[in-house]
Amino acid sequence: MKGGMKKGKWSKEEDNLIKNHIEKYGIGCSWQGLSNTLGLRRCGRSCRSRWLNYLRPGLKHGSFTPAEDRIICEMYRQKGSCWSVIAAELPGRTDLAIKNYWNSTLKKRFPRAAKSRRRRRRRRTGSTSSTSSDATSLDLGLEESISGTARNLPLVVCNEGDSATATTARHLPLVVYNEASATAESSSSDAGAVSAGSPVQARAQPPPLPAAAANEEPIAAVPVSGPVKMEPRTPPPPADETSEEMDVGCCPMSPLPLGFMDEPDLPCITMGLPHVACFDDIDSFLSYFDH
DNA sequence: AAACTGTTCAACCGCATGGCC
DNA sequence: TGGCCATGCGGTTGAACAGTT
Repeated sequence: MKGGMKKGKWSKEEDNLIKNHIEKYGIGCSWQGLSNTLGLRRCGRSCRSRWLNYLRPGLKHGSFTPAEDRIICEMYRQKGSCWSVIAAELPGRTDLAIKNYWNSTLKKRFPRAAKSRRRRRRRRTGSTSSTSSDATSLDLGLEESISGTARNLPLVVCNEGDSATATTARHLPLVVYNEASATAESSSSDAGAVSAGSPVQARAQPPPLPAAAANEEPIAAVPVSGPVKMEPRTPPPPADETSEEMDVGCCPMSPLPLGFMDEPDLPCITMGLPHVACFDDIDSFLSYFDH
């Protein structure tokens, strides 16, 4: 224990002390000051971490949904391991939770993405030339490859009942329906453009669902207009260690990469979303909407 | 039932940054 | 301008738990 500071797991009593104090008085001058005030004998950053990642109201502690998987993968592809940026797109999720989820689960599904991204990983070395510029330049390429159609399509995540949670993720054409609510709501990346609970925008109809899917995870779908390419699904190319692209295939009828559709524990998704045309990477998936 | 292995997640650590003096 | 301090962020670690043999 350094300098008499306590370390290790937090007790319920400590949690309650912090929670009650912040709810009543706020954080105050500093986290260290808060720790001293409460007599916690914890370092300030430890208190901050505990509050931000566990005690803060509005946090979601449950497992990640396929829609969230999709957002994380796409954001990781765009931004790399900027977990705080990714977390900003997933209300209720912390950067820590997302980072853990990626490292423990998603990274294994997309080893190529993890490898290529790791090579890009910016390291804050003090050199301005290395700060996020590498990722940004790559991101610009992606930005420009996405025309307005796909870029501005909304992302909606509808939870059970009518307490739909509308969240946003720029560039992500995604609508998630939930049979229980029997509604689809829309939002855009522009703050406040459409608030949760606003009248439904009939942008798309949910695909027909098998009865068994009704009580399962939210179903995902993407509205598609215009001609639909009817192509047999081609297997992804062999893993290329030098590729900068994520090893994710996509289908325009689903916001989920094909890797997810192959997931054996997501039968409702694979059953509800037929493969109409398939793509081996997200770029071609997104550019599909340009035509 | 016990030992072993794999997975998950919370906490910690180091580094960078920004504000203040 | 430079030093100090608090905070933010991403990487790593290790304990707890779950699954397997």
